[in-house]
Amino acid sequence: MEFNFSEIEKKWLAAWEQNGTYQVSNQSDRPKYYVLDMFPYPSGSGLHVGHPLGYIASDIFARYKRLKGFNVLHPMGYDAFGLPAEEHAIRMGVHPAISTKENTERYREQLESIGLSFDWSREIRTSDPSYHKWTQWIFTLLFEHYYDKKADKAKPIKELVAYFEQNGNRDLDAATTYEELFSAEDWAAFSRKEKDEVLMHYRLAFRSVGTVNWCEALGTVLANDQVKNGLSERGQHPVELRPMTQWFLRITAYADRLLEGLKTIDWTESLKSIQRHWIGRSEGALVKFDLQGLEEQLPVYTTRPDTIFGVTFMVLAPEHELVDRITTPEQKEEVNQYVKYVAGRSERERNAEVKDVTGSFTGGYAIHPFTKKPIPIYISEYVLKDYGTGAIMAVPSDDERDMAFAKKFGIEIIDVIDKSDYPNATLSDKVGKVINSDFITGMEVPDAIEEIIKRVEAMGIGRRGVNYKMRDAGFSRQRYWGEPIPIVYDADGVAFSLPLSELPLELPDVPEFKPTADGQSPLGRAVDWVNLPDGRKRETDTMPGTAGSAWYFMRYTDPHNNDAFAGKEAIDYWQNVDLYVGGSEHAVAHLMYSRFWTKFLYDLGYINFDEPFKKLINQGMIQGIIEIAFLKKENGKIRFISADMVDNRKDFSEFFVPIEFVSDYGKETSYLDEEGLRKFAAWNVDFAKATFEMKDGYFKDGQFTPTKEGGQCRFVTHSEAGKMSKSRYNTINPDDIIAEYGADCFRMYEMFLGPIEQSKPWNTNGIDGISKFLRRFWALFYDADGKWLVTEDAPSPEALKVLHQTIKKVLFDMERFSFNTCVSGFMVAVNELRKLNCHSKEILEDMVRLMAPFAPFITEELWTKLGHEGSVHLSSYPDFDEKYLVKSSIDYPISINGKKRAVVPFPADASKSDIENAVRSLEIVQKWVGDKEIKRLIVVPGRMVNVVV
RNA sequence: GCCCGGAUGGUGGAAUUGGUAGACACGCAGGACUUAAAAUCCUGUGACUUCACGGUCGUGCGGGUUCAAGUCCCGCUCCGGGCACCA
Repeated sequence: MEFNFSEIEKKWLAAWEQNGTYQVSNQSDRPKYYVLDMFPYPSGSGLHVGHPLGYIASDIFARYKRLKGFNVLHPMGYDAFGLPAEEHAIRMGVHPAISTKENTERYREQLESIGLSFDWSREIRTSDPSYHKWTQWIFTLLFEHYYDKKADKAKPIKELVAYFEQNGNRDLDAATTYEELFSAEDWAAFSRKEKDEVLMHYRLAFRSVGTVNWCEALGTVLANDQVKNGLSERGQHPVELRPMTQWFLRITAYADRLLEGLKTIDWTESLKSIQRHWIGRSEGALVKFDLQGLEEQLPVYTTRPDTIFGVTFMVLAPEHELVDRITTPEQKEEVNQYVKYVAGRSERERNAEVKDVTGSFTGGYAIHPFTKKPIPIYISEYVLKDYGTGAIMAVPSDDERDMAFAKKFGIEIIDVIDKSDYPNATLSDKVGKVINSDFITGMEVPDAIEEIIKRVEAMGIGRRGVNYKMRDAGFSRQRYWGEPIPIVYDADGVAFSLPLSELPLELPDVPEFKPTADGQSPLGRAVDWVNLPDGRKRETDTMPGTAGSAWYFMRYTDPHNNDAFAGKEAIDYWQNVDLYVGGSEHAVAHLMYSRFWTKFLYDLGYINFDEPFKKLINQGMIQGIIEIAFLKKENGKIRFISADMVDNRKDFSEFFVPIEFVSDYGKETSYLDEEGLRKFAAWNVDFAKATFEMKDGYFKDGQFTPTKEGGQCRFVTHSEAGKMSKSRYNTINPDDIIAEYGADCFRMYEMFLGPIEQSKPWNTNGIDGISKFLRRFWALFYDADGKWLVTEDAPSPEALKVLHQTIKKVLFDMERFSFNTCVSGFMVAVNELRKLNCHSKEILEDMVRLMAPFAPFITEELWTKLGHEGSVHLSSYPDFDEKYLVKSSIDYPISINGKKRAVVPFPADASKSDIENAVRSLEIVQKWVGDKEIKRLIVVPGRMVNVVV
């Protein structure tokens, strides 16, 4: 009987669904194991072959754990809110809910066809009101809590208000941006609006002014990566930075815990280091400088208080609120111009300018706290408003940027650190001996840092300070297709969160999905929805994509619960994710927010774990091959030139060729034949009249004309590895591969491509090998005429050895997520069993169970044929027995001076001295030793022998 | 510039963590079956050298440690990813 995969796959997909084979219960005696994939955004183009790589790996592991006796939660869902659906809506007028639904259904079909063992009864969509109800609920909790640094956890705002009523904000240690002190009486005297403003500085979800990339022409706010050189990527319109009141999440309150938590989780070192850098914790001091002629002081943050005697100027961020007051009338003009110049530059540009420092003198002076000398104050774009205090004490001798600035503006440079004892130290290393620095001269840098901090604390002008690069997270989007922020404002503009009873707050229907003229989100168009009957108004911003994905893994534990984000029992049972698989492009955004929300919900006692993902594997990207055709436009005519005739590609324009037209796709020699050229020319109207020049002739108007006798029509295309995407016309659809080779083959092939974390270009060069392997495996059970070959005979010792070796290898490889080597292990086993002519049921049954996680369809079919009632996927995983692995003799490689010269078998129990003596008398050894003498003879039992001459 | 990864046959990749480099697969070559082809099966396949037995070289480059290095150490080159006036 032939191995007919399409029939088998269809049959078992239906059976698994009907039997609920992969449904998992929240009640079990088995230990739990939670395997999760980063859920996809369901785009209109469906899955390509790159997506399933991680899904297949995690599915194999989930199936493996299930067979190993765990109760495995392995769900899937969709990150269904997002920009592409909204842009599609703006262009095509289709409601995002409709296109999203269509796309998710297509994804579901594709995912099922791969044979992934998801419990589809737990499927979620972040855009479903039943789901986003709880996203909104968590937002209201963030709004109703502040961060108590003493208790090191989130606490209710109510408690904060009670504290204010008693004590004002004296002796309060909370995460806040509020600077002033107030008493209980002050608090009582504050208006409702003033109280609201004060509390906003404490809430974990709060409103504040942030700058956004505003594009007037598009009438919308753009993300950083949609802006290039100050112009919108789409349409090339000018983009300006505009201050806008926005919602933020106070993630910085959790900075330390997010940093510390990294120590407890099993992620790749690179991922952890990305997060560490993102958090960017630094230790230093806050020092306040007096200002000449002003009451106020200027606070600066520095990691190098020891260099304070080297300060020769100060620099403020151009947006710093003190700039206006410091600037003298004479400098006003220049400063205003500079501020204006900086405002016109995007954050990217400001950061990209490294060589050429710019700035402007304000005319104002600060007073050095120790020397009492006046220090000129400048503004410059290299100081960022949002980092530290937005102002620095500049030490040109010990900081490259300060140095460049001082040189440009002719400012004095005082050497304060002598690094001659540390020849390898760089400028930024905190080592050296302090010089030219009054009372700290002669100290080592670390001691000097301590001494200055002690002094400024004693003088009451400073304190030790910790600073983070990480900023509070902008949480507002002026978009339609996201969770509405569940906030209403009363007539005074005081914000209130909606109670749970009023959630979910669903998206209103809007006449148009574009933003309003004044920059409000499209929700602003739903006038009746925004304006409540009692005069209150709704917030019109929506949440970003990271909101729904920050907690989705919890929802899978109890996806249909309408009374809680997840039932207490369910979430306590499943807890956090044991294995999380996804791309490293989510290193900061998604993974950081998820960790933050988890810690917050932990603080509130809703969950009993404070990290979402215990182990995380980054799957590599599967790249596509981009096929490029070179062309020239002359007098409005298009000439395509075959790539093998192109010397310098810079002389030509380039065009992506849809890969389905290309022969020998992915190879250097890839080309368009006559048929391909016809299709390509017909595909784009501009090309219908084009000429295609190649070595043997030319192609025009659907006709090939050879210029050489017997010339072949081969228009060579240039092949290049790159991202797989719709716009490059190079996506490869898993459906086609599955139709041709079957899902088992597709699964195994993706694994066989190499280690899971590695990126690699997609090609089907080796897929035949897997296909052959599966047919050979099948052939152990059925011969070509469909005769059942499996016997009840006792297996031979050789066959047992092959089986148990394979089990051992596969178990070992599974535990280290080395799926590619598992596949070669199976191949070796099948090759061996074939040679041994083994058809023993005992052996084959174990092989079926062993391979079940990789090839779920063929194994299920054979399992039934072997006479089993239940599913192989609910059976158990085989284990190996060392007794079958004992070798009677071991082949020892014999090396002479480290070079292998022979392989000699010795009994497995041969003693070291037995082997030594035997080796000495070996002919080959004699030959190599010759008339020299053996200096040393090393025998590593069970491994090898090395003779040193 | 800084911080992480990586580099092994024609190709994808293996190597039990210092112990037979190149498993497995693709590709290629030769052969069997066939009227022929496909499919299938068998054999060979790192390079150089040799009629052959064999020998020499060989894991990006240059050093080192060791009886023994793809694996450890030092110094580079190239490729991929992340961060980048962060005070």
